[in-house]
Amino acid sequence: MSMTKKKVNSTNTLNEFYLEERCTLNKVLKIIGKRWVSEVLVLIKQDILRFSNLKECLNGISDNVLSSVLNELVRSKLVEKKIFYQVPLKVEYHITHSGLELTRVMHELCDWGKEHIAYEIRMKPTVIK
Amino acid sequence: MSMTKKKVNSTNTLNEFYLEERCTLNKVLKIIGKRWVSEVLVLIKQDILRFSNLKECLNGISDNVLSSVLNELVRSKLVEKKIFYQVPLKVEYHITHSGLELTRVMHELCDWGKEHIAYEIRMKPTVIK
DNA sequence: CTGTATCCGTTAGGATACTG
DNA sequence: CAGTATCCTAACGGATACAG
Repeated sequence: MSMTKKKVNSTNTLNEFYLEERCTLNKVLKIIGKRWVSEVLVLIKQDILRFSNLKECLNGISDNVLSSVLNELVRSKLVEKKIFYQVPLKVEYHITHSGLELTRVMHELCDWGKEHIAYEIRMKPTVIK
Repeated sequence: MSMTKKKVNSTNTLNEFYLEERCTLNKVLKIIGKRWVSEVLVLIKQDILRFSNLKECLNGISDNVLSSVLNELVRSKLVEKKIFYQVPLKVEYHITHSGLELTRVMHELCDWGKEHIAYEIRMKPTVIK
């Protein structure tokens, strides 16, 4: 039975059919749609691996916010946490294969943005220094 | 001067360098990262063009929420609103070229999700019916 | 039919202080 | 150095009633 033959408002065919995709896309956007997440991931990809370095790159982020973002990235397996038990304590965050793949798609999102919204929708720029 | 030769924590070189990209990506995620937005856009792409049809496909969404999502999509020029002044009033939302391009990238996000998180990070599924 | 207005609880995000 | 705990506020998402 072809889907296009069914009346749109008689069933939830489209819903049922695309539920898996909708759900998956929601999960992805739930992760990367939060503030700072994409930026932290990209910085880690660029070998900014440590809490203090990330903090100074992310002008204005609070300790607890950066902490929760990193925890969420680890929990989602986009980055791995490596702890060096020495004095002083040293911790590094490394991007995973999964995370790396994601940054590729994020880069495409960015390209889309540069093409379609860069000069249409203005937001207050993040101030450096 | 090569960027890799500069000390990471001595300057904000990386910030300055990627500020444009960071800002653009944030804009994009700010738009599509909100709840329902991606789903509404995809439904419109699939020719679910009217308020009432969208509402019944998006099991459980409130009137005001759907309304604000649609307004935001129009404001961001991802969809166009077409009003037919007749009785009863009829309105259609059509995806723009820009919106269509975006759904392609969203589809890649979805593919990434299916590959990397579908069976790792479980969320409560949206219940149909 | 296609919305807007209002209210309201939850959550996200940030300032600050403190800890191993 | 690398965080956590606490508190606070603003924004988000949703229920409901009403309007063009």
